[in-house]
Amino acid sequence: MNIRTLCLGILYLKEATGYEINKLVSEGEFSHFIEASYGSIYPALNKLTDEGLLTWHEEAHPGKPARKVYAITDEGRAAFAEFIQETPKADLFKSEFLFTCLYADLLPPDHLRLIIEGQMEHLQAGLDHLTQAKGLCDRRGTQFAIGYGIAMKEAALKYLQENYDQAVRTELRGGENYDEDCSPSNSADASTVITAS
Amino acid sequence: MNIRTLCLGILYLKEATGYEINKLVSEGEFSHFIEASYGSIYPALNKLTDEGLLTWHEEAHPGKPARKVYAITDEGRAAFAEFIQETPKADLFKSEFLFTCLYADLLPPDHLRLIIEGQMEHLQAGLDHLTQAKGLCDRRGTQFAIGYGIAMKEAALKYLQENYDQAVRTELRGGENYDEDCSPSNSADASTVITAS
DNA sequence: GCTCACATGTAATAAGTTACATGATTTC
DNA sequence: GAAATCATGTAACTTATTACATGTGAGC
Repeated sequence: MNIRTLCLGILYLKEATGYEINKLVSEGEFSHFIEASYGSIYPALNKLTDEGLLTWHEEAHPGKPARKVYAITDEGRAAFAEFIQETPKADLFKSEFLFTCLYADLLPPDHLRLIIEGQMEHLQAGLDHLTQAKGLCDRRGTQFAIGYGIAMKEAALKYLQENYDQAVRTELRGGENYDEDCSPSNSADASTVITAS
Repeated sequence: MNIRTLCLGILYLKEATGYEINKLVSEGEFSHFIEASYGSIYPALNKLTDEGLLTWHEEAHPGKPARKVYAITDEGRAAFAEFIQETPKADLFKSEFLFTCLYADLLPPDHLRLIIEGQMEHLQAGLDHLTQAKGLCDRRGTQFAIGYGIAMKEAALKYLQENYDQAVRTELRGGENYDEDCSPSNSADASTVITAS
């Protein structure tokens, strides 16, 4: 999915400026499964306007920069409705954190600890953020998507909490005592049921 | 993280051909948190070789194409060890599935059902795959990373299972009372709160 | 006879990121 | 006085994807 479609979709929900769209996708309720930056948003908005899928009007607030508030047109709605019928592409997940964990045995123990703790903090911050967003939002689709994100992050955090000790000790690392039982998440661990939300 | 570092990391673990690296990242044990394709892997391998971080030797199997088996050099190991000390960048997650779910109210009910079922199948396939890979692998770092992936996918699948009915009925969609012009921008529609889980 | 798996590689293209340029107001 | 927030936009650059080019052997 390209940034054009993304902008169209957001503007399907509400009017917004490029600046606001950037906020939504980089910090807001969409940030956990979407990526975009100014350099792609502004050109996309211009292009969509040229194609007649968007319109905008200027809002002047004295003493502040003029805002170009974009709104979707009927053509825009039609184009988006068509796109959304397509089968969604597979999810994409990239994690430098996990990649780094593969090589935990090359890391000074303290460094590994810091990395894992950093990841846990990221996850917790994301969770707080999503939980808050969920309380504020009223659309069911959005709540569903946020709930999904919360479930995933909770599971990841829980995994790290449960495996923190093993990971930070020599367990994860090669360790002098390369001893048996390395299963970090023992297969059928009493997989404590996660109640999402 | 770029493809060069990725190749270096994989070759840190074992020798491989470009073809094999592609398999590892697109189907193998790394596939759940890494992305790469031929078009980036082969050039990366060549460049790394030019820089002295890799070597290769040809393996000829009669009747089959010659294989260029790459191995990491000492310089390569050093370069990689240095990279791995850096603080990993934040995880990236992109989901067209979740994006589509935001607009569930634009979708024919059957289509929404298919999409959710498709996602569940993807998750289940990924889980089977990871579970199998975990059984085969012996490195703790790898097991840790796989365990993390399993935890996330399990949570996502569970979330969908628990919310499937609500989602596929009119619950997720606007509902019968919301059917006409579906003005998405009206702020305060009667928002029935979905209790995720 | 066809398609799939093995195997390497290139080139055109698409796409988006980073950094820059500009500028006012508010908060520390 | 400095930094952050609001606000829009461009251009150079990096990066990777897609499609193509080539060829064999095995299985259906």
